[in-house]
Amino acid sequence: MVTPCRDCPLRKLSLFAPMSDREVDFMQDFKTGELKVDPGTTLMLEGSNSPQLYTVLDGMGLRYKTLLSGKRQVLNIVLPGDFVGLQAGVMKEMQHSVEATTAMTLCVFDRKSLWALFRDQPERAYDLTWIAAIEEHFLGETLALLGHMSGIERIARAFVRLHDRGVALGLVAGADMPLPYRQQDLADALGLSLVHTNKTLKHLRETGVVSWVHGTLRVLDYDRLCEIAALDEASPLVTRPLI
Amino acid sequence: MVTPCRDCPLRKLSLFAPMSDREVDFMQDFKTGELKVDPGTTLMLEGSNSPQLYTVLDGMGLRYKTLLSGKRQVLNIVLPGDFVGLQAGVMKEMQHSVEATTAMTLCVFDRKSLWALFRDQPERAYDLTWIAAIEEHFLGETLALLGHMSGIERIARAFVRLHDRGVALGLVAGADMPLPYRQQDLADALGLSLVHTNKTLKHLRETGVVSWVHGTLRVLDYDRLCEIAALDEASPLVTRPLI
DNA sequence: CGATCGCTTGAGCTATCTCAACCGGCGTGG
DNA sequence: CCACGCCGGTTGAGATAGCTCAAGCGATCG
Repeated sequence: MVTPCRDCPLRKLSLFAPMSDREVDFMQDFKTGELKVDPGTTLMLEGSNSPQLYTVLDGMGLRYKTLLSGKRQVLNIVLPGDFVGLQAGVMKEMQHSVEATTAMTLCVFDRKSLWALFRDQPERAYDLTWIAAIEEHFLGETLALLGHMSGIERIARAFVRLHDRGVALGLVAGADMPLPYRQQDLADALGLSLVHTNKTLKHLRETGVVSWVHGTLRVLDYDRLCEIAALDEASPLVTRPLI
Repeated sequence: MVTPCRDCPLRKLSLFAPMSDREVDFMQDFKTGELKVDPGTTLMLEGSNSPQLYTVLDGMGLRYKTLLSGKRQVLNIVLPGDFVGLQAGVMKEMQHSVEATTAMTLCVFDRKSLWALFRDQPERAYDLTWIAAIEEHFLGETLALLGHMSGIERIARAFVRLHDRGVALGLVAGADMPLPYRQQDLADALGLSLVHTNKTLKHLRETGVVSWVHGTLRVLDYDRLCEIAALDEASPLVTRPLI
């Protein structure tokens, strides 16, 4: 007896297309259960063919690629509301790995039902495509970040974006939000060395812009941070359907 | 009287789901015409809301973002078979621009029909999502490239990938394939300065690995190129449906 | 108590950047 | 038909952001 989850993005996304009873029935079939995992668990492995897709209900994770050299490129941070495994659902295998950083609660879907979803639930299928387009947009932003910005700009922008997402998700209390990653994770996401990341963080901390210690991000001067990140107010974060 | 185009990826993609008569009828409605544009034409403008979506039948283009600093991040090269404007179709506006480098022939679709496609043609909708997932995969690869590879590795890998795509598209004659871009375009794609790109190209040319002059890419030593690109044979390019 | 992990800091090195000049080809206008 | 200007490519030289190596420190854990 599986209940459809209230917070699944497939349900939340279509602001202008609420679920009918029939849809709720369908989503009940589509959903196969809920999953709780411990920190460090690998949810998806690059090259594997996961039979399941997930929606993050709670917790934080990391999406990354492992290079032949053994280095790691973090693609992005996985927060509640994110969809995990679209590639596995649509392609033959995953092209990146996903790992739980904290304990996570996931809504589990059966990959095999995906085609049925396209057939019977065009609105949800549309949502999925929308998710993929957003994902593409974010990767494009990150690409521009790595391609053209200095170390301090990359870090500042990463913090602005994370803070914005945190606000949208209600994770921010005062100026603080939990960000339980290692400096190495940030370095791998931004294409910087650990040492340089560390020194840049120190600089930002000592100039009173942001501090990130003990897994807590504290934004002390948001405007200044945006300035360093070369962001003006005209570039808001996309967090909800734009359609 | 518009004829559905034989080479549209929406048709080609579903290798295992050929079109029925009814589907052909539908695609005929969906398609609104063909478009020929001159080199330099901007097909999509960042921030705009294009009423049309395209499929590339012929010619080459460039997908890029413009940063606040005025710099440009090339996201990827647009080749025949690519779909252009999914973001505009699904989101409120484009997050990047698309420009024709050579003359291009495009298959034009009406954005407003997109929802009807999801409703009536789940197989094509599935194809669209597949396209988006592939796109995401490529951006992830590029991210890893910019994040963790040296200048010469980036250039070598870009050439390998382009060559592979060229082979898949039948653009390669002997060792040559047309690549009518400027060094500045490559530099903007790889996050390198023009000067450094130029010097690295010279080095690759003089060591007899690849030459790229007069808009022609000539791969002289593919194995060596792959080696420099830190690619082994186990990382083939994804050019067709993996499902 | 020793080992491991994440963070910190110093020092030297270099890949890459910026600035700047020059060159050849091509299109345009006189 | 010539001259000029522009564009893309090429090359040199000096500056530096960021890298690597290496060592040390505190906390946590078995």
